[in-house]
Amino acid sequence: MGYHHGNLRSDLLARAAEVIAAEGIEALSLRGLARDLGVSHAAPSRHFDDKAALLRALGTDGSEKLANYVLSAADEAGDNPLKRYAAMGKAYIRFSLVFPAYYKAMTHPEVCAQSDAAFSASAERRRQIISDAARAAQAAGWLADEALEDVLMFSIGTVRGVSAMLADPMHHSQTASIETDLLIENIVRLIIDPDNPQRRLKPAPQKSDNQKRVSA
Amino acid sequence: MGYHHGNLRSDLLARAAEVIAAEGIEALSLRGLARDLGVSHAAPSRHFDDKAALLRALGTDGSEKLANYVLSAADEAGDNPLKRYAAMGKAYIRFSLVFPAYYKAMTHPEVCAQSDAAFSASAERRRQIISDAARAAQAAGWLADEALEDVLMFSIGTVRGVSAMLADPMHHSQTASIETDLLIENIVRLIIDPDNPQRRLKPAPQKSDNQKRVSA
DNA sequence: ATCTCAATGTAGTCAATGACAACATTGAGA
DNA sequence: TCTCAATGTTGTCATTGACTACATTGAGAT
Repeated sequence: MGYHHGNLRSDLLARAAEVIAAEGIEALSLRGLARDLGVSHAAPSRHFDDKAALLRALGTDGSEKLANYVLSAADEAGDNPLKRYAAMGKAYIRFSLVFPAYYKAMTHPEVCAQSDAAFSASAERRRQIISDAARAAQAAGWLADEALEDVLMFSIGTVRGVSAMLADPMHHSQTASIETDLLIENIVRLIIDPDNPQRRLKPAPQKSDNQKRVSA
Repeated sequence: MGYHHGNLRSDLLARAAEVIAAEGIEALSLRGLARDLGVSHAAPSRHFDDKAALLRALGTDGSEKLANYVLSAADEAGDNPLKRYAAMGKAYIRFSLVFPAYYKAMTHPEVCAQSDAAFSASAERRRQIISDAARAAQAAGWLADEALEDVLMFSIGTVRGVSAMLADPMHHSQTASIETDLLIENIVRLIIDPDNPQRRLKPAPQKSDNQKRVSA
């Protein structure tokens, strides 16, 4: 039986993701992971210089997964730049719910602060993907006169904030996924409405001529 | 000379705010605070049951400060509900920059998760203030057809997300405050534009007739 | 004036943790 | 078969949060 574990590194990351999803990042401990995997308390140090490095690796994985997740959603949405950007926004929020551990690691202050080359590269690619899509949406008429920087801060900020609120039991009752999907749908339409890119609001006090809104 | 410190409780909170602002919540330690204030390592336990309780108290203070800060900004903005809500959004984001420690404590997952009565009450009051203002803005024509729940999630989510990104050196170059003010101004106008509540976007591809946008 | 006692601070201790150093085992390839 | 880099283990230390027992203070009752 193995003195060598085989693939301790990936097992550590996988178990860390479980722990974070279940109990939060605060509850993560290197010794705890080692216990869970049946190795000695110092074994993790062979694969990660310190606790921050493990979290950074997890965050990097998450960053890449998110980029791919968002890009897939855009491609499924077709060619319309407005629909693509809306799909990306929804995917971004959903990712934070489907892969909470990756998302938490990715957005952890310590990870972002002392990021290594791999993490920075991944974050840069992600930003580029979103930035390109936003530019395309602007070219299609959405917030056409706003600076790209502002548009990005607005849309990324919104999805990030909504993700945080959906993850927080204080701000959102953790109920059925179907209601959450509708909420996401409605929120993202307030960022960008592909069916109505030029106007977000009805012209004036005028009764019921618009059925587009999804309601629970 | 005091065996009794006098007002250790408030000094602990004040010093904790300094530490958090300077080095982040992760760097906070009860023993460190005790050292900084020249008391024994167990002294803080006379005022806070545990580390989480201290953070909770700080978060509660922050929650109340934020509510007052936002309310003051609204009152300075006058009677127009749209201007009031925009002013509140800007104040919310600015609060996170002016009082980062209070804001970080207030939004810390652990604080929100196991919140006590005082924190919950403060959070509820804050939500009520924002909710009332959002309803008034809707009555004035802003997102009039949307559900209040969606409107709140959208607007609060956006200011929270933008706050997070402004605090994160990865997403925002920590430059002069004047540029940040312009950024905040532009972002909040994408949430609600008091000068143009019915429409966020220009009607179509049409060149330069709108000078309202602030640019750096 | 003194007594009482609750509030507040101190000293000592323990377990958990991250980090580090020294040593052991394994297996791939020279 | 030898070598050695990769990988795992044991031992240790400082820091920290939490707990217990004890000391000091000062306000108010007597």
